[in-house]
Amino acid sequence: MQTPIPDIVVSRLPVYFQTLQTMQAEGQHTTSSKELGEKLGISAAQIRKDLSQFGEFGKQGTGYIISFLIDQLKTILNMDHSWDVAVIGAGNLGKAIAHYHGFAPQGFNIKLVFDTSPDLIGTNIGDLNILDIDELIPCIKKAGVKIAMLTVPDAAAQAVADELVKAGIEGILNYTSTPLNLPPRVVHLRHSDPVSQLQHMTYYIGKSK
Amino acid sequence: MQTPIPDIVVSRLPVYFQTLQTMQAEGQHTTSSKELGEKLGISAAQIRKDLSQFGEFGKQGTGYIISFLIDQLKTILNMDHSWDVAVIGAGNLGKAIAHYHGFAPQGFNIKLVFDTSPDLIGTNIGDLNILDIDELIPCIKKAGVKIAMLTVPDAAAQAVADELVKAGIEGILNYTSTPLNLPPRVVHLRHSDPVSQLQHMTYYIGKSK
DNA sequence: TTGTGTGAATTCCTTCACAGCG
DNA sequence: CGCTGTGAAGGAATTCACACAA
Repeated sequence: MQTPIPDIVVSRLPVYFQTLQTMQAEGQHTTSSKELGEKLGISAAQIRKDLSQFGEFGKQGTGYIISFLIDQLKTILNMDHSWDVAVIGAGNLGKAIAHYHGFAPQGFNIKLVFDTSPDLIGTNIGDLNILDIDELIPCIKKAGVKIAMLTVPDAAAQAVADELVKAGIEGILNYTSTPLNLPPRVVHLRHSDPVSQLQHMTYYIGKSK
Repeated sequence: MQTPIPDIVVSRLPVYFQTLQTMQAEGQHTTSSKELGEKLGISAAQIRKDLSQFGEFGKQGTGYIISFLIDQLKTILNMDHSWDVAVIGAGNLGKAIAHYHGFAPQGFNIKLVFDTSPDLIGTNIGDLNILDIDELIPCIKKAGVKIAMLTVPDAAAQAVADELVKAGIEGILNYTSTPLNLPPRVVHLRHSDPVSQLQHMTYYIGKSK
């Protein structure tokens, strides 16, 4: 860890990790950089380079033992324990996230849900009680939650994000279309606005017409 | 368009586009690469380089006229007309997307929603009728929809994606964690799995502890 | 043999720095 | 002046190609 690992390498690890888990679930025991690469549309050399940043996980002539590589990636990604997550905004998207059953098996537990609307506060989503966003800071501090998913209306995004920082949140997955301005050493941000992603595609789709 | 524009440049355009729209909504008329860059945490030179790939949109000494630049980006991103979108999978996430009111104002109209479940087929989400996924190909062909958002369970993702290709879909926004294997010249793919994005963050959050 | 890990080569991306225009 | 657009420089990321281990 002398030279920090490039972020672009880190961004590929979850993809490797999930693909390996699928392979394992299908009963496979070993794989190679070539096979993984073909599945993912990535060159074999790149996969080897990426993994070699963290250690020597493969065996020459054989490839990688899937269960071992999964364990290594689990440690690298800090997924060897589960994480509590707060959902901020119980609109359509926030509700969907809170209901979604795909997080828990992957080690992410939705622990807190917040909203501003008096109609929603106090009501339940599954077994989660929707909390008043005014209580955001004490609730998050008390629960020790480090990760938030932000699904509030655009206009509120920056203000709520500032609150999250004060509450000690360390990672924000931003589903709004507002680019957040936050202290970069304190919070890790990821922007995941669906409209941007659709527009990225329409650029290419229009071209091919 | 002699040399194709790098994808990494294209990926930044929607962010510029949306930020400019926000500035415009706030009554601002001009901006500079410096100001935009500071808002987005991107260097001014990069913004100028990116935009210069498509033409000369600025005025020396003045900067950019926001309304003009928005129009240019609208054309570049093919957002000068609206797009119809199909949502495949009416589970929690699919329902949320279908209900979400942020797409239409940005030119994306949810036109079709599909699911497999007999309990859902025929019921309504807002004014949209949930269709049988067995009817996917004819319905999409008939409606001429080019973009799909994929929110089916992981296990079904590849098979449904293959159907989408047969139906003539040209862009898939993939919310499953399955990396899709599709003919690259035919379909434009974007992977947006929330679990991967959370794992990308946990890498860094763990480190700083 | 097969397939890893890795220096070297290459390609790609970003930043620099400045000419030139309004 | 102030700020764009852009060659040139510098830095990163990817691919190549091969030594070497199982």
